[in-house]
Parts: sequence; structure tokens; C-alpha cells
Amino acid sequence: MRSYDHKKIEQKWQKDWTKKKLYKTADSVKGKENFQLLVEFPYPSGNLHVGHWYAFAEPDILARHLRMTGKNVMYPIGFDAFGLPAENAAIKNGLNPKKWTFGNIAYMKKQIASMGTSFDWSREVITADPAYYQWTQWLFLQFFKKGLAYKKETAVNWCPKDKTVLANEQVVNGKCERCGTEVEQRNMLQWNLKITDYADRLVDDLAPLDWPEQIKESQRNWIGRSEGAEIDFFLDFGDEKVNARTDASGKRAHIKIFTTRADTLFGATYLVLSPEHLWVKLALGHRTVLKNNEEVQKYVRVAGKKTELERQENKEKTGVKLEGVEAINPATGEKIPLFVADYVLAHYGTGAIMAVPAHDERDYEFATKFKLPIRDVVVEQTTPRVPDGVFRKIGIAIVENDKNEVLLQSITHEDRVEYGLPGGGIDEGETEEEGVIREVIEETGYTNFTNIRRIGTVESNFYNTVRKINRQALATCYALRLKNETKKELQLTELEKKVKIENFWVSKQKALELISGSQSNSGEDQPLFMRYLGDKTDPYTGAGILIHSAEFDGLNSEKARQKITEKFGTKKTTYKMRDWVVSRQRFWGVPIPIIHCPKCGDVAVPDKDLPVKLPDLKDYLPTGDGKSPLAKVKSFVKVKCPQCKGKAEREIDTFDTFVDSSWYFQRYSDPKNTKKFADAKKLQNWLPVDLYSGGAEHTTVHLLYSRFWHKAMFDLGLVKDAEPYTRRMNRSLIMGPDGQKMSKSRGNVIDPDEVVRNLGADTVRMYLAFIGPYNEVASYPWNPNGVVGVRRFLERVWRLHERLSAVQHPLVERAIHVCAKKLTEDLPQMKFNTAIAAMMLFLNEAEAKGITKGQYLVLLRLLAPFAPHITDELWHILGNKKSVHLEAWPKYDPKKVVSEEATIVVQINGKVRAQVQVASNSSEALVRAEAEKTVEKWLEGKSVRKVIFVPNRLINFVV
RNA sequence: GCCGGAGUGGCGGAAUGGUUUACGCGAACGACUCAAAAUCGUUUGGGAGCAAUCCCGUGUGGGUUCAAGUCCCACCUCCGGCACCA
Repeated sequence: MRSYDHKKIEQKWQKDWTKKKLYKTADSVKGKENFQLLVEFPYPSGNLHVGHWYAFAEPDILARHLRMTGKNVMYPIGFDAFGLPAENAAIKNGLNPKKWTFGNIAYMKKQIASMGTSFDWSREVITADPAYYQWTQWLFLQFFKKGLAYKKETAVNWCPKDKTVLANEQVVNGKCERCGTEVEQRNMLQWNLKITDYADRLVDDLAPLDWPEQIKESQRNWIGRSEGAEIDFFLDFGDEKVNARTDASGKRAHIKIFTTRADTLFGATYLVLSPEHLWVKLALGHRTVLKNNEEVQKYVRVAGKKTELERQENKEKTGVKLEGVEAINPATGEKIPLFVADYVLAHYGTGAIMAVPAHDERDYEFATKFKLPIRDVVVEQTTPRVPDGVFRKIGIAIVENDKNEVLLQSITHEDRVEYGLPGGGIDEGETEEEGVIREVIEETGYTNFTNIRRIGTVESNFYNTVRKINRQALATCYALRLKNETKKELQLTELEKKVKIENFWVSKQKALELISGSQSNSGEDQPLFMRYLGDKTDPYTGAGILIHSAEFDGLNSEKARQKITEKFGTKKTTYKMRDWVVSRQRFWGVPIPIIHCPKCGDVAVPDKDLPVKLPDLKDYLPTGDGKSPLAKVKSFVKVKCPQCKGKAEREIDTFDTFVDSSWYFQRYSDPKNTKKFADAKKLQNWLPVDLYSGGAEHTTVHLLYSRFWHKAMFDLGLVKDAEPYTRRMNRSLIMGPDGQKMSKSRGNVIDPDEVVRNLGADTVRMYLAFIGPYNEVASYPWNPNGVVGVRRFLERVWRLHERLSAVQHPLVERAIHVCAKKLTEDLPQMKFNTAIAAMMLFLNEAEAKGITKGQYLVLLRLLAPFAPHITDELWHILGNKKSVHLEAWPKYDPKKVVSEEATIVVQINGKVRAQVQVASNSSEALVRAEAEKTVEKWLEGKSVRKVIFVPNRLINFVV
């Protein structure tokens, strides 16, 4: 018997496929639909790990399957070859980054070949190849000419010790990765792309895409669109003449703020400007505007020096009041103070906010610290208003003791018992807090309290059964702790005496149950008690109904936002996302094709001079002034201006590598073109990408940038679709056997090359497919025994080829059709794990009952996408001349899939009591007759009230 | 804190509202063998019982339904992303 020698077989077929160019993809094939299956191209780090296998070998299953179903599938690959590690290798070990990178690529290509993937290497794209980056430069220049690229002072990470700019990846916890020095922010002129111009389209165009909701949601989050309003607050300098001064547009001095909560305008009790705000700068320059000019100046300076680390570590609010100026709340007409504080960010909105401490956590914290007024203007409404509700302010109390219990009241009247919290109306002239305490003393007798906290206010509308009126109550709740048991006599009103009031202590859990279950005549107890339990005390940041807001009282937040914006401001949309900084002060990247001319300014390198090639360097060390080593290459830097032919200098920054990877999938359609980035017709053949499989870590940045890039190209008429990827899926993570992330320090790294040597590529491919669903994001531990299990399966398949039977077993025949059906359904959804389970199930059946050659050949074709080597070998052993991978996908016969018998579950009241075998599609009457025999003892003496019958599944007797 | 996603045997996981735990791994026992490995076979959620059989079981607590892992409400835990974004 021939044994399964994976080494020999895998090498043999990999050679054969390459020789026969089996996976070379034609631009188009008559009668076949094109399908581009894209995987994120790897960075040439120099070694292939299990993650690469998972990323490349599993989608390969789908690629092979789709080819068998008659699609012209392009499954391309390339290398994202620019970037930091090559530069680090250069600096650390004096290696030539180019040699290092291309050496790694050669090695990794061999490793990738060992997977048996069907990549079309003739379409390989390498971003560090001038033939590719010529077009990266050209595309950037199209954007530049259209005004999408601009230069701007932007902060970069600067290491004061190494005297170099750091990439974000080189900053760990705010410190330099290499020397541990705290990183500073420095401003440098940098190239930006106007991605913010596309923010709305990037959000809106997500909706129709066939992407997991999760990915769409994180993109929306990242873009962070919020609809709000801009409102002007006029300034008052305490001098009518000064106040009346206007600017060029005829407007009085004012601060423009952005808010998403215009409904809380009446509660704005102060303004906050960011330290970098222009008005602050101007006022400081004037020196006489602010009475505490020096103090403010100092604060602004300190805030500017704060590093990211300090801002993250110290979140306690700081700020300084601007003396000598006040703002006027346009809604209330009230004069309110201004502050400068670094909790307001300069780059978001207008860099200034109206502070509403009653309804914003940060403002609340600040106002509490600086003792600023807090005014409620929105309350939660627990029940809708009724027409003739009589308004009443009430206070309720949550009284706690040391045993973690709270005081509850039972009220008995008209044969009903209700449970609730103590409390009552707040009288004229007393504060809410005083009113609550007075009520508690009267109703419970306890007199001494400590730790008095405000929980919040709600509006509750209800019918007061005692007074027989509709009530519109504004209920404020306080929590108080019992200081001691000192008690006074109860002082109940006549009404309160009529209903029997009893006080008792219960656990918080029990209290919630009683309050929630009670036929309480008002709705305020439960929501307030929930806030108390969840520690969700003030401020109340949710939506609600307006109070203390003049004519807007009674409106809900949504409506009020509209109305107040209309009257006092203008609608405005802002985004969290900022423009894309594409400059990097690095050597190993695509040179930015711009020439700085003292006369003409920034000039695009003419097309005929592209690519601007990266020069070969002898010395890769940074210059120490923040510039890339390119600055030292005079022959590179000194050029003539393409416009005026005068002396000029080349831009020495290079592109962010996300630029390189923003369009690589387009180049796959026409990778060798020297005249264009790609031929329009060839692009049309393959775009948009039908399925893009990648890692969850690229959900936001790469995916968003490349979508933007594509849209910008679309607007220039360079591509025909506004979106690049029809379908996107994120892959899971493979962990070490211990369930932890694989890492050298943990010693749990699985070397795929070694497993391939021992068990074969087919086994590794299939094991990774079997480990869990590929279409969902999760993390799966590598189980060494599990790999062996898959190897066992392949061995069993192998052995079967010498035991083929001449007689066909009907159940095996059905099983092969069932198996084909399951795979046909599961593969397009990338549910590889259940597909493999189906083949295992079939194998169990076939081994037990015998398999014919015809059935075996079907199995080989079903298995071929998963285990391409062993199946091609067996396919040839059985006498076929052409590769199994050129075969068509097996069709199943739906008629043969159905079983002749059905197992019917017999239930009594929904509980399984027996099962019966009947012919398929048996009638209810027949099944019922059969079923009743099996469950006689359950039906004895009882009458069947109802029978539920589900054909071929179950019958349920309800007695 | 906010936004996503997920909680099912000893483990990875499966399950159109219809027998929970397919398939695989592990474990136990048996066959083959001088023996072991490999291979093959049987068993394998928990509890009670000699047994037939019964009870309980998909993170927790409620609900809808003849029937809930699946639908609804509240909560807990874990993972991922964002994080002073007004």
C-alpha cells in the first residue's frame, strides 16, 4: 500500500502548478465572470508566521472553490515594502534597507509557495519598486493639482535626546521606544490630504455596503460626525463704548461656540475657551483687556508644554478665569464668566464651549471645583404630561442605614397597598434639600442625617388618587444616611392619616422590587432609585423635557434643539476625524514629488520626470535636525525649478506607508503598465474588489484612507466606482496553545514551517479552516492535537482510494449529495469549519458502508479547495490526466438529498418524551397514531387539548 | 465612560423558534499486539436509581410561546475599538 507522503506530494504538485501556470489569471474570459479576491498584502518582515497562513491559505480555499464554480478568479499578492523596520535594521546593523527588504521578499516568496496557494504571481506588486511608486507619486500630484493636498504646521513626535522625529509606533506610553526619553510635540510643516472634505461621503456611502455592521460602526465612530449648532455669545467688557465696537463685518465682539446640546442653552452658566483659542491670544497681546493677563498667560504657556503623557495622566480639571470680561447668555441675557481651560480642545468645533454643568460630566466637575452655578434645564420625564396637570414641586428621600438597607413606606388605602419612598411637597421659601429633610422628619421621625447627596430630578405626571387631581410633579431626590436613631413623634397631615403609612427597613434589592412592582400612583420613585443604585447621580446627561427655559419649557430635547438653534444660532456639523498627514521625516519611503522654488513656491514634479527615485545612501543615520537622511544627498536635493528653471530644492519628506497601500489593489489589474497607473478597461474588469479579507487592526485607518483615496480618484474620473470594496470581512486571531497571543517572550510561538515539515501544508491549511468560523472575528488557540486530528482525516481519505467498492450503498449515495449541498452552501459564506465537519461526517459513512469510485471522485473535488496537493495526487492516481483544480464543482441532486425516513420527536407539553420513525412527509394523522402509542402512559386519563404538528420534525401534545 | 461583539460539555466549536452539545480534540474501556505506538470499536453534560426511568441543565433574573441557546426587558462577566470630541 502506498503511504501518504506529504513532502513528496506537496513539492511535486507545487512545481507542476508553477510549470503549467495553473493560476495565471486572464484579464477576462469569455462567458466567465471576474472575481477579485483580495487579501491585505504582507509587510516583508522576513519570516512567515501562523497569522500569514491564516490570512492567505484560508481565502485560497474560497478562491479555488469560486474557480470551480466557473468564475475567473484573481487572487493576487504583493508586498507593502516601505516602512520603519527596514530603516531600523539600517540604523542598528548598517544594513542597506533596500537589500534587506528585497532579500526578505525573496525568502518569504518561497515560504508562501509552501502553502499551496493559488496566487497569481505574475501580477505581483511591490510598493518599493519605482515602477509602482512612480504612480503613487503621479496620483498624489493629481490630488495636489486639484487642491486636495496642502501644507500645514502640524505637531510631530520629537525625541529631544535622539534629536529625531518619531513615528507613532515608536512612541510607547509617551516615551521614545529607543531611549525612553519623554517625547515632545513639535510643529513642522507637513503635507496633508483633505480627507475631511470627504467625511460626509465616507459616512453616508457605508450604508449600502455588504460589510459587517461592526466595521461600518467603527468607521462612523472614527469619523465622529456630530450634528449640532454654533451659537455666538456677545462679550461685555464693563464699558458700553468698548462693547459697542464692531469688527470689519459689523459684528460686536463675541465668542462662537459649538454644541450638540443647544437644548441646554438656558443652563449655560459660563464659557470655556481652549488655551490655544485665537481670542485668548489676541486678548493676551493687548495686555489691557484682561485684568489678570499674566496669570492667564502663564496658564496658556504651561498647557502648551504639557505632553500627551501628562494630559492622559492628569485628568483633573484646571483652568483660569478671564477677569475683566463677561459673556452674555443669548437666551437668558445673563452675564456669565469666561474661563480658559485645557479640557477644551482647540482643534474640535470652534475651540470654545458653553458650559452646562447640570448636563455635562466635564462641566459639572469643573463647576464643582470652581464653585460655579449649576442650573437644571432638562429633566427626565417618567410619564407623559396630561392636559390639566396641577404643578407641584416635590422632594423624595432615600434614607440609608449602616446595614445597607433603605427606608420604605407602605401606604394602604381603599384596600390597596403601595410601596414608595418618603417625601412630599416642597413649600414656598424653602430649598429642595430643606424640603426633603423636613418631609423625612415629619413622616419617619428620624432627625439626624449625614452624607446628604442630590440624586437628581425627574418630571412625573400622574393621577393623584388621594386628592383626585392630575399632577405634574417635578420631583427631586436626595439620599441621606442616618447619623443615629434619634426619633421624634411623627407629624402626619389629615390626608396622610387617612391612608395608613408605615415605615420599614429593607435591603436595596428588595426595595427596588417593591417599588417596581408597586401600583405606585406616581412614576418618579423607580427611575430615581435606579439612578441611586447605579450611582448615576448628577449631572443628568440624557435627553428629557425642558424646564427653566422660558417659552421652550415642556418641549422635549430633540424639538428644543431645533427651536433653540433656529432662534439663537445656526446648524453646524463637525467631525472628530482630522486631515491625513502624509509627510514622514523618514528615508525608506516614497519621495514626495514636490520641488520648493523660492519664486514659484511648491511646484509639482512634471510627469516626464517621474518617478522621483529614492537615491542610494551610504549613511542611513538621521541628520539630527529632524530631517530625513535624504537631506544629506546634495545631488538629490538641489534641482532646477521646473517652471522658472531657477535654483530650487526637492522635498525631502517621504509618504506615510498608508499612501502606498491605498491603491495597490488597483495596480493588480495591470501591474506592468509603464504608461498609466492602470489601463482603464483592465481596471474595469476587476473593480470594485468583490471581497476583501483582512485583519481587524485595519478596520479604521487603512480601510478609511483607501476609501478616501478611491473617492478622490473617482472625482478625477480615474476610476468608475465611488467605493473600492464591495464586501469586506475581518479575520480572527490565532493564539498560542495556551490561549495567549503568540510571542517569543511567552515561548508559545508555533512555527508553521516546522508543522508543515511534520504534517504537511494540506493539514495546516485544513486545521486552520476547521478551528472556527472564518467569517467572524474571534481568537482561536492553536491546539497541537487538533492538527493531528485533521491529519488523521486526510490519511483516512488517502487509504480509501485502495478500498473502492463496486456496489453502491444507497445511504452513502445520499450522504455524498448531502455533503455536496452543505459545502455548496457553506463555502461562499466562508464557514469552512462546518464544511469540513460535513466531509468528516461523509467519510464516517463511506468507511462504514463502502464507497464507489464515482463517489470518491466527487469527494476529491469537494476536498480539493481545502487540501489541494493530496487531492491532485489522488485524482491522478485514479487515472485522471488534468489537474483536479481545473474541474467543475460537483452539483448535488436535491431529490437525492431528502431522506426516505424521518425521525419525529414526540413531546408532551413541550417536553421530549419519545421519538418515532415514519416515512418522510407522513400526514399528521399517521404520525399522531404512531406517536400516541409511544406516550400512552403520559396521556392516560388526560385529555389532549391541542396538538402541534411540524412535518418531518415533531408532534407536541398539549394536555 | 462611550460604541461594538460574545458568554453553550474537560477544550475548539455546531444548532431555519422545534431532540442542546453536530464535527474534531481530550478522557475511559475494549479489540489487534509478547509489548507499545498506530489503527479499529464502544462510552463520554450534571445528579438520583440495580433498573426501566426521572429531575436539572446554553452567564444571572424576569417575560412572550404548545415549545426559547435562538425573540423581548433588566443585570453580570469577558474581549475588541475609541476616549476630556462639548
